[in-house]
Amino acid sequence: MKKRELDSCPICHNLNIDNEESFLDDLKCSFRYYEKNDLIVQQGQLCDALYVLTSGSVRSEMIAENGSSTIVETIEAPRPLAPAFLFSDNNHFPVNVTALDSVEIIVIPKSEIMRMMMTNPDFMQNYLAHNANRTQFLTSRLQLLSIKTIKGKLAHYLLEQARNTDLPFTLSKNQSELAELFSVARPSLARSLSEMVQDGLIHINKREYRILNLEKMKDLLL
Amino acid sequence: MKKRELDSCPICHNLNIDNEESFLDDLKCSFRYYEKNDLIVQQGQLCDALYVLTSGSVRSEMIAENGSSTIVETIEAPRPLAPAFLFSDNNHFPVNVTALDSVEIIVIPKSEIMRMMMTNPDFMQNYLAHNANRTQFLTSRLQLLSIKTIKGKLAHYLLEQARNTDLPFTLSKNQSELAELFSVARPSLARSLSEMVQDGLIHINKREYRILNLEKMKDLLL
DNA sequence: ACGCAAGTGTAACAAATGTTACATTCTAAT
DNA sequence: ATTAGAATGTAACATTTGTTACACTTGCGT
Repeated sequence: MKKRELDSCPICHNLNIDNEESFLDDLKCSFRYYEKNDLIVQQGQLCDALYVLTSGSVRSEMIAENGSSTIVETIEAPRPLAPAFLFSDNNHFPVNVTALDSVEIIVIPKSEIMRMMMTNPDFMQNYLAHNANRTQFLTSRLQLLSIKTIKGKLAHYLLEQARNTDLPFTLSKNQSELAELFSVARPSLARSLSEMVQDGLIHINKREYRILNLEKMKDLLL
Repeated sequence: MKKRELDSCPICHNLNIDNEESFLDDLKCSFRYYEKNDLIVQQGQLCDALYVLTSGSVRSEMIAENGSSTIVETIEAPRPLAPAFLFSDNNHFPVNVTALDSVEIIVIPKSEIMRMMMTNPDFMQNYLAHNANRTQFLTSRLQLLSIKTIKGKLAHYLLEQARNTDLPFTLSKNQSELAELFSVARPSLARSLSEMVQDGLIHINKREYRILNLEKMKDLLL
């Protein structure tokens, strides 16, 4: 096992050097390679090993009963795939994963992951931290989606970006991407934005935003 | 440290007896007691120890900037509080936690948790499994909330309850509770239900439901 | 039996959002 | 500088959902 293959992975970086050499050397794992559109993981498949995406990118999607698919997210290397489900009571993949381009994946058996955690505190901490960060991500997504109005979601998002100040800031997303993040239609989002501008809540110039009325923005969170 | 105090906790049960005796004996931890309405954890507070709720129940809520609060959930003993955030990069509590009645909480330092995991594979597995189950719960909530129409949410929920069969089944929730779960208004939910009955999709008698047309129900998930 | 509270069904109207379509502006490649 | 394509602004209309109000049923305790 080569060090460089894993050291950029969020759960394998920053390991203590001494330990790293030893446990990477005798790590039992296998490599798998896929081409674009190959099916990597099928929904319902048993999850008894950790899949680490080391090269390429994949698409992870839920498949509804009727065959319609809803894209969940695009994952880029390096990142582990569904590291939480490896230890869940219902340890089956909840999603289909397909290759978006040429993909390399390292498959590490659950027993090896257990051993690595028992022998290397840094690795254990990384693994736990990664799952914890994932939980925080899901929690904040849930919080955002549970806001019902578009203006409310915008207020939540913009206040977060502005860090509760009235200083100008630049968004990395365009309207379409914002609409997708909020699960709303693009024209509806544009309408809400222009109303908020008309009402003097915010100022927009291209992708540079500025909150003009912090009070009223916070009122939208109700 | 008494065995019984923790053995009903989801992350401490089913431990190997030999190990359990030893590591519970010299576990460094402290006990805290609260009365109804006491503030147990404040949002933003550093999270450097695991809080295990061993007796009583608590309310965990997000506090918005403007002071309006949105209830997140009620937690009943025995359960750890936010075990994921202990290891996250931003290890601050995202919620306020207040006592709903008389509460006993065991506080275990992060270092102790680390030690327990390193020395006891069962404990580590429990901890990981608990976090993984939590992730699955959040994922399914997210999936449900990302369905936009009320009928779609109902179809998703009822198909899940019916396990994709046309057999009758009984719900444990009334309309108001369902509406809250879906984050919609109660009369709107009732309207959707009665339309689905009129359209011959389902049959309702009190809390007993039955899916009459599986095909059309699945079409609603689009 | 009675009364009360919770749960449910439903209607009229208001508000929010989606849909579609098109004009305008911006951006980047040539 | 020109131009194609992306991004944005906006309007008209359809659809969905929320709001409010009230009647009706159900279950339960007195």
